[in-house]
Amino acid sequence: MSKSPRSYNQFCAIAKALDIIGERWTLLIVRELLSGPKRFKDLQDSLPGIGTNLLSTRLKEMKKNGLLAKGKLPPPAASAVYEIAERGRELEAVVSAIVKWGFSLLGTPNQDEFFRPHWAMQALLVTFDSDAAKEFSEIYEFHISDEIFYLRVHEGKAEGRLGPASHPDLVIIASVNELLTLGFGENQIEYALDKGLIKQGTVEMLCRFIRIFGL
Amino acid sequence: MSKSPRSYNQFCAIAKALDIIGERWTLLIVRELLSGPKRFKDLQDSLPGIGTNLLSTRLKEMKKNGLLAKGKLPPPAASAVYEIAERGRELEAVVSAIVKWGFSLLGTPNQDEFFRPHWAMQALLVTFDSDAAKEFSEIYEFHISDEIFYLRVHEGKAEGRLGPASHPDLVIIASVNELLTLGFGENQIEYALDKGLIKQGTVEMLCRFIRIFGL
DNA sequence: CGGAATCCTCTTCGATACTG
DNA sequence: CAGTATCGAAGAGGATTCCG
Repeated sequence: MSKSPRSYNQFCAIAKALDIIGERWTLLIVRELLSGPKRFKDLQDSLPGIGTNLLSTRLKEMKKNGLLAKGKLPPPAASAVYEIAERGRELEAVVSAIVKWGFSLLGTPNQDEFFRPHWAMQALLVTFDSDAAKEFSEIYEFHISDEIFYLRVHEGKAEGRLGPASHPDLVIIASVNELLTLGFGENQIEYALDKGLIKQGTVEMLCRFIRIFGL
Repeated sequence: MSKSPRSYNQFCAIAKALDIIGERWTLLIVRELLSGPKRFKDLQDSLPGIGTNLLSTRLKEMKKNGLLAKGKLPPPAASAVYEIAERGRELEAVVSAIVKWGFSLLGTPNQDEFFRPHWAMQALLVTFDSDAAKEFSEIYEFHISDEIFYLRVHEGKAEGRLGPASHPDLVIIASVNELLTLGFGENQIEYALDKGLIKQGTVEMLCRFIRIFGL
């Protein structure tokens, strides 16, 4: 049968939690699934170095622990996917706290570091400034390399989704490097205009976006 | 030289954070240090199964990463201790989120599970109900087996410390099993009176304590 | 093609013994 | 008490193969 995973064996909430989410790769898989269902291959591509056997093992453990479920995508491309489950989504607060703590460690991107555009989406959701967004209701869509996602701000709350929005107010098309410059560089507005990154929407919207998401 | 620790090598806040706090035992060491400075031996006793070499290694890594510092206890018992540092204390939010998530996994204590009374203190700080405590200012002290700690409620906030309080309002003396019954059992008040656990203070205070900390 | 199983190498873990 | 040294066991990582 399945070999029993290692446990701290402590009657303590943190230890019990870490028995489940503390193993290598597990929280990164949660991170991936929080932004939507993914196929095995998608996960592998976002988790360089994991190896098929280990990913397979982790997915099984996580399913057993109620963090995710196997599902099917709607008819067009009816492939098997892994999607976050109830108990997995409840980890959003944990992931968010970790992102906040880890943000200062980011520094500047190193050439040998992997990066996927949708990770920026999750970071933005964490740096989101609710007060600055109170009076706005807008949808910001991004096309970064081959990934598309959007952020919707409404009633002081923000949510992010992979894929295109129905009626985006602002559409930014950029490369990964341009995105990073936009996020960490100086004179972001000038840079965006200079490179022609705004494909739809106004400069005001971009200014607002930058302010709302604390860049 | 020191071999470089394993890294996910991703330009992503979660991955960067997990490079530092994701290794086995690290967050449990943080948990221990969040309740006060500890000696090597103290840590070992609260982390059964860690092995001296691994604990030593972890402490070095954590010091290098700014999570803790080596200090000396004040004159009486001037022994070397490890204490939480700035960046380590900032992990309080992370630990708190994990505790909240892991709470439902606790179930009932199993005989083969380890338990240390001061873990209860941290759990109580997380289940603390600020609204229920708004109008009270009290100090609750606990003597559980050989451990003493207290919780101070003031202006809708709660803080916990190891050791005795200066002027506790309520003092509970109990065994580990009695503490767990108090935490997870029924008819807690009757039980406390029956066993004579209240060494100082009133029944009203115990009721309040139970309500404030959501038991 | 997605994904599970196998095999091999390397690193990390855990337990005990040992030293300052 | 505070670590270091050592060694067998378990886990991780990479490549390859097998199966639907």
